[in-house]
Amino acid sequence: MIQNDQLISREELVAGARLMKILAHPVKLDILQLLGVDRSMDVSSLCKAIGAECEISMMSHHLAKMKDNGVLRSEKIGKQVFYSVKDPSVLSLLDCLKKCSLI
Amino acid sequence: MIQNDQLISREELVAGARLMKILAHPVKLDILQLLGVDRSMDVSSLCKAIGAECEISMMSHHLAKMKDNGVLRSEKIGKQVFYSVKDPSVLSLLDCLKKCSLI
DNA sequence: ACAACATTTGAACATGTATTAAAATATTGT
DNA sequence: ACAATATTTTAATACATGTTCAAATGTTGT
Repeated sequence: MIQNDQLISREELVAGARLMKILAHPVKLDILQLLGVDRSMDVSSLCKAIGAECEISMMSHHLAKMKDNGVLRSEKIGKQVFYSVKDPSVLSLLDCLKKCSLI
Repeated sequence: MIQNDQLISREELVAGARLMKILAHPVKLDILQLLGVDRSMDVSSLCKAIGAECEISMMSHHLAKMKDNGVLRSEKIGKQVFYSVKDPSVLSLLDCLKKCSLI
């Protein structure tokens, strides 16, 4: 429970809302949990892991957005690009969501 | 850290993304933390607490959306409508955000 | 019934986001 | 240099969202 003396500042709320907006997509959340397990995956593998509804171009868009916003990092090895979670603290949002009775 | 054997299902990811989308707004996050502290506030008080950039009509829109999606509940007392957090488990998302190094 | 207040609703507009497809880039092996 | 593979980029479109304003609703006290 949030205490009165430790309110989140306006700037933090703005940044937090921005982060939530970026991650508020089923595929992006799935990317996070897959990378949380496997630590590092290339684009095609991620696409396959996520399933039928995943076009490789869309996956690339998702990954780019997450990378541009500091959530992921990437490393090119040969023809493949491997993505991993740059900041593992965002993974706790997944746990949080899971425990949340609204989902 | 998320374990391999307790992955969040597709439906849960969709529901979680939907919830995040609903809450991914600085004012909505602020509403949550204000109600987390005060437990119940009327629309005008919330508006004042949030500050200058808050129009009462916008506040009403935000509150309606949060209520329609099961995050808040409301109770009319006289001319005023008091809102409170229906499901306190969403408050943990705020803690999570705060601890997240990206914000 | 009327005036004052609190909140909601609806419409309009602008802005932002998701999705798709095609073309472009980069890398490897031949 | 060329073909095959992996990924990114760009542009187009559709769709959703945030914001604002004016009007409507509901409540209380006179």
